[in-house]
Amino acid sequence: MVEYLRTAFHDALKKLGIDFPKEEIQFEIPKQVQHGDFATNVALQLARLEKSNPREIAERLIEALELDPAMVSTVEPAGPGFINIRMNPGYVVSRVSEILETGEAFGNVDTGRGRSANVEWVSANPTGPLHAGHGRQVCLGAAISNLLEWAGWKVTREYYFNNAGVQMQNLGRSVQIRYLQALGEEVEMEKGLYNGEYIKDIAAEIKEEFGEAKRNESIDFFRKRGEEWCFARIKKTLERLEVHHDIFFNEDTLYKDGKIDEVLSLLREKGLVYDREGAVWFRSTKFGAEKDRVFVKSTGEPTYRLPDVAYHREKILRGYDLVIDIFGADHIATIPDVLAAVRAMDLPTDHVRVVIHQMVSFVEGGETVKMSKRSANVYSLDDLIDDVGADVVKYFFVMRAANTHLDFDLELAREQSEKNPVYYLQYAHARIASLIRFAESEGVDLEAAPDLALLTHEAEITLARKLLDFPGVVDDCAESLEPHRVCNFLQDVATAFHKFYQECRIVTENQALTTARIALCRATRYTIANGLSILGITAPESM
RNA sequence: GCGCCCGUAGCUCAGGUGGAUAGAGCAUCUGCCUUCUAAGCAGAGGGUCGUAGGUUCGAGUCCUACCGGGCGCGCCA
Repeated sequence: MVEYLRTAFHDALKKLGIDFPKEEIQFEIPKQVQHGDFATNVALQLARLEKSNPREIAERLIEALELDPAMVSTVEPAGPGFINIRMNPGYVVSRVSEILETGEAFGNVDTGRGRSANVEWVSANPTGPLHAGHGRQVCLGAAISNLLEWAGWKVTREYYFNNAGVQMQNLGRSVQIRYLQALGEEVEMEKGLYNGEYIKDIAAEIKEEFGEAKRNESIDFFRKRGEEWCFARIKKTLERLEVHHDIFFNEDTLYKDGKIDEVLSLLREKGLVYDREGAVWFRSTKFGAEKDRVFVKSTGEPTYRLPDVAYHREKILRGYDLVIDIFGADHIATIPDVLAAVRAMDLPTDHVRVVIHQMVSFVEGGETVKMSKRSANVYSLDDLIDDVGADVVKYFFVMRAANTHLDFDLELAREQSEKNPVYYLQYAHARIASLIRFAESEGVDLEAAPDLALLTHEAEITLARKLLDFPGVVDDCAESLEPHRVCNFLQDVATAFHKFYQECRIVTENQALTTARIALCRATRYTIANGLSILGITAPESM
């Protein structure tokens, strides 16, 4: 649609002897309905370049335009020099047939052109269950992956499994202590170790299985058991949210395959690492950082940054066209170092995009419940799912822009009523499903070809117009990696539908009109269901 | 102290690459169910878009400085 207008405007400009890049002709959907379906500010932009009156340019431009009157009804200058374009309502409504034809694929766009994308997210340490705050990352990444797929990318979903390093040793030691305590030994839990109740569960399982046989077992055994337990638990939680990864990349393979050493020697060749005080340092200051960073501790163990570099190198070497990292704001500081190191190894990073999301606060009764990772009793993601349900979890975590702090209102989320925005969408879907069932029971032939031209009511046209925006919304959201805009769009669709339902009786004696309105309902249903599927939310047949 | 993010209605937040009279949900108040799902619809009140400058035809949006909040600034991840 916009493309059609853009071409027409470009041709008109050429006729006036004005050379203006086609791609820079902007069309927006005006906030005010009186301003039409589309508006462009080319005349205002040109006023600057041509040094003349924008209003006058607009008028000359309109004169030169050649548009199909079946599609466009009016084009008029407005305000300081906008050009408002109104589509022919009959044309808008006729395009509903495209939605019915594409059905479950409506909303797909092909900007990705089958190129490959890798999305890495969650990547929580396997040192415990996912806590409620992880939910944002989990749901955001899933929605972004889905969006990219809808936009024509071939997506690989990946989880970087941090199963090496000090924290894993701590986990092992924690389990060991709990196990020994369970055997009646006088051992104190040490500072800085994992205190959660789940550690006792792991220890209890070991005791159950081996009795006292592991009394003198090394930490390594307990570490392994702990890792397996945590991994299984994390996967189970992800499963409950229907979040799937194609690749679980184990950090320890970077060691086994010598990738860590490879990176070190590559950097050493370039003189980008040096030894000091028994540690190996990376010259991050060469890349604008305020201080150099330790890559290998004096104990000989790498810090987390080095495997991060090696891991990113691996991902980039795999040759994806787009590499996306999703991180919490608390990890923001490491990104420039990692990318700088990767670039230093002569690898491109232009196609790496990092989505940073801010932290989450859970609010209950006006009080903020702060989550802390290593305290004894954490509110886990499983608890949250039990508490409010998977659909609500997914919606609430994605409905706000990632870049802003999120207040997760537990009371509102728990509310199974009209107050909860999730139900507003689901209710619209269920209402349509019910309507279609009713129409069938009244003997309406759903297969009959609708005469969409019968849809002339303002509420019908507004709804149709809104539905047709969907592919553009998918495209924009995928480009900006901002799934919350899908939520906003779906709210608008539901509002337009409820309004239509309120104003227009759908199943009536008038068969032709009934068929046309049912067609519009079906188009709405596809749009809502498809949008919800991007968010991973179920579209109920009844409520 | 330095870096990144945020500051929009009582509360939580939307506001494509600057555009026309700043929006939604919740909360408060008022109407609408003998008729396809009232988990809905219609309407009312509520704002100096943190503050002060700047850029320009035009700023919630861009720049600068302050103020307020969050997160980082480990040989933790």
